[in-house]
Order: sequence, then structure tokens, then C-alpha cells
Amino acid sequence: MKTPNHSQANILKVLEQTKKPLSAQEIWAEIQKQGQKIGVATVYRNLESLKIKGLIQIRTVHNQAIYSLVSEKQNFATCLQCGERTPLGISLAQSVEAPTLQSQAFEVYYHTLEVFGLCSPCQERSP
Amino acid sequence: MKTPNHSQANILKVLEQTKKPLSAQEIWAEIQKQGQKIGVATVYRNLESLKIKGLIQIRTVHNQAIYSLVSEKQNFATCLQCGERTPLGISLAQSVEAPTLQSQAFEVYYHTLEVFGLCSPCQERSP
DNA sequence: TAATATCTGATAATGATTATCATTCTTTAA
DNA sequence: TTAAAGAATGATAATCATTATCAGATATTA
Repeated sequence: MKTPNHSQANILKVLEQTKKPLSAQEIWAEIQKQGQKIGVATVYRNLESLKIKGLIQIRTVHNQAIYSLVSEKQNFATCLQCGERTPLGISLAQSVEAPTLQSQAFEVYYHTLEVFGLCSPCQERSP
Repeated sequence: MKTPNHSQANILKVLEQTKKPLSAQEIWAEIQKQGQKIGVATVYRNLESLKIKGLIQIRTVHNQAIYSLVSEKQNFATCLQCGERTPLGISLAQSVEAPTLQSQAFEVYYHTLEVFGLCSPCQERSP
């Protein structure tokens, strides 16, 4: 795994500070606001690297990538329309019962348990 | 829930026939290839409707939305790099052990159990 | 130190998605 | 049925997040 560089450290810092998912543009603006000089391309490039390292997570809302730290909390109810994502106060073990969430004014259509990582070919591709 | 129209029926048919996730552009091309006349905008509009109805699922790979029918199989290993998504031969109950997938030449970084649907405000917003 | 490889910033290019708007198809009510 | 109101469609222009390019800066290696 490559050593985290300065740009990546700045990105991680911003995500830690704001404590909420941000778009690439927002991250870019925030780093600049903090006095660091950085280009958009660099932000995108390093977000990609951080993703491949498994340090940040990405989801897409309204055709825009939203980045966040990979945290312990991984159970959410995501609205298909507005994209709002509210944490579920349940553990992974309990979450198999998630569809009972119906009672919480959230209309469940489907749920997904997804494992993210690198497949074998891609592991070789990025040493 | 609105009655499914002709365009939506065509989209669903294509997804059923090809049995694999497709981009909007691919769906558009396929419907046209089958002799139906349809505009891109219509494809996008109806994909959105089908999403809100919970009939199709979306994920984003390389900055492009990929659509698929909401199926029974909801356990996948997704590669962070190439986006390849291979079904896991495990049930939801078993899947809490998914991290043991390590042994399968897939390097697991994190996993997510996500529930998709409509939040309360959005339910009222789209009758 | 010099040579090589990697990273960066500015900016142009790309391309998927969305907005616009005139037209066509549907539904509703008299 | 028929006319008015509403919704859906298609063609195309506009948007805008992301990516490619490339010259210069920085880091690494021998």
C-alpha cells in the first residue's frame, strides 16, 4: 500500500473534521478555505487512491459522488428519492430483521448487504 | 403508485431479457434495436420513476449509473477498483459472516447492509 | 549531483444526465 | 363523442461533475 501523501492527509482531515459525507468539490473548497493550495484534479486523484485503499467510502446521490470515512456504523436507511441516509440504531446481527423498519415511517423496498474490497485481478493490478 | 406505462414496460422487458445490469444508454440502444421508437430523455425519466417505485436498483460504476431489476439475490462482493460485482452464494442470515470471504481471493475492506426505500417526507412528496 | 519516476496544478475536453419546449397522447367532464 | 386540461414524449441544447492532458515541481534512486 502506498504511503499516504500530503494531499491525502488533508482530505482525510477534512472528512474527520466535518464529520459528514462531502462531495469532491466540497472537499476541494474546504481544503482551500483552510489555506492549503490544491487543485481539483489532485483532490479527485487522491480520493480515488483513498478509495482503493479502503479508507473512504463512496456513494452517489443525484449524480454526484459523496465521500465519507469508512466508519463502524454501516447500517443505514437510504431514501431512493432524496438520497437522505439515516443511521439505523441496530447492530449487524440484528439488521437481518431490518425490514421490520416498516413501522418507522420509512417504506422499505429492498435491502442490500454488500461487501467492498478488491477482487483478485485488481489486487495484482494495484500493488 | 402510478400505473406502469409503455416506456416503463419496455425498460423492464429489456432488463429481464438481458438478465444483466445496463446503463441508461445501453437500455436506450436496446429498445431502439427492438424497433421501438423512444428518446433518451424518456428512458432517463422512466428509469427514475421505476427507481422510486422500488422496481429497479441503481449503482454507480465509473461515473455511470447501472440499472438492474430488484432481485432476490442481494449479496455481492463489489470490487472498489473495477466495479465488478460477483454474487455471494450465501443467505442474508449467513452473510453477517461475510468478512470470512477473505479466503476467496477477494480482499474485504468493509461491508454494508443497506435498506432502500422512501423516507416519510418523500412518501408524501410522490403519491 | 544527476537521472528517473511520481505528483501536482491549470485548464481543456468528455460525456452522462437534465432542462427546455413544442407536440402528441390520455384522461376527464359536460 | 367531444373539447379542455393534464401528463408524457422526443429532439436537442445546456449543465456540470469528472477525467485527460501536459508542463512544471517534487521526491526517489543510483
